[in-house]
Amino acid sequence: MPSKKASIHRVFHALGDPTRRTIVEKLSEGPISVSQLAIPLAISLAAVVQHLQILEESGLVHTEKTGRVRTCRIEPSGFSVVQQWIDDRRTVWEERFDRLGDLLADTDKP
Amino acid sequence: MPSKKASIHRVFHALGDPTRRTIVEKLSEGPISVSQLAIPLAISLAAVVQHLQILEESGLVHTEKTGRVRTCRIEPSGFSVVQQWIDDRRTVWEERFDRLGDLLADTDKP
DNA sequence: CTATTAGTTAAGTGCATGCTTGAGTATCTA
DNA sequence: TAGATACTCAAGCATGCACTTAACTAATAG
Repeated sequence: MPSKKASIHRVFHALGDPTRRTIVEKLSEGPISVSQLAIPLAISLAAVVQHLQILEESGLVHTEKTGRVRTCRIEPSGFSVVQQWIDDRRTVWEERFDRLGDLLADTDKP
Repeated sequence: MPSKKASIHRVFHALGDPTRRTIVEKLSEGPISVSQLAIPLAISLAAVVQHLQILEESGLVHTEKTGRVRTCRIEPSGFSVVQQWIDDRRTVWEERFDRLGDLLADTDKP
C-alpha cells in the first residue's frame, strides 16, 4: 500500500497550484475533454496535460481515453484525504478543548 | 475586504508544503514557542520563522509575542476555508448526481 | 553590567516547478 | 488517401521558493 503520508503530500501539493484548482473547479461542473479544459486557461495544451498528470497521480481526477479524446472527471474520493487530515487535527483541538473544560471545572473545587 | 480567491490561494499554498503541514500537526497538539517548534524540524530557526509568517498570513496559525518568546497556536477558523472550498465543489457533484438520477428515471418512461 | 536566550531581518544560493516550443503518434473526417 | 484533430513526449528556460548564513535587536539570567 502506498504510504498515507505520501498520498497526503500528493493531494495537498496538487491543490497548492492555482491553475490546478481552476481545473478542479471546471471539472466539478462535469466531465470534459483535455482541449475543452485548456480553452479558458490561457496556457498551452501541453501544460494542461502536465497538470492533469499531477492531478491524476494525486487521485483527485480520473481520466480515460476513448479514440483520440481523453475525458477528464473528478474523483470525489480523492478529496476525502484532505477532509480526513483536517478532521484528524480537529479531533486533537477538541480533545484539548475538553481538557480546558476540565481545568476550568477544577478551579471551582480546589 | 481581501478577496476570497486570494485567501483560498494563501491557505492552499500554505498547506502545500510538507514542513508547514508538520508545523500545523505539531501545533494541533497545543500552543508552543518558535524554538520548541524548530527542534524536531531539522531546519534553521530562521526557516521556521519564514514558514510561520506564511502560515499566519494564511490565517491557519496565530502567534503572539510575550517578552522575547513568541507563542504559536492553531487558528481553527482558518481551516474552514479549505472545507468550504471542497464543500462548494461537492455540491456541484451532488447536483450532477441528482440530474443523473433524473436521466435514469426518464429512461423508464420514454 | 555581561552573557545568554529568543527571535528578527536581509541577502544570497540552488533546486523544484510551471510553462513553452517543437516534433511525433494515433484517430477521425472529407 | 490526405488533411485535420486531439493529444503525447522531450528538452530547455526562467522564475519562485525553501533554506542557509550572518549580523542585529530585545528580553532575561547570573
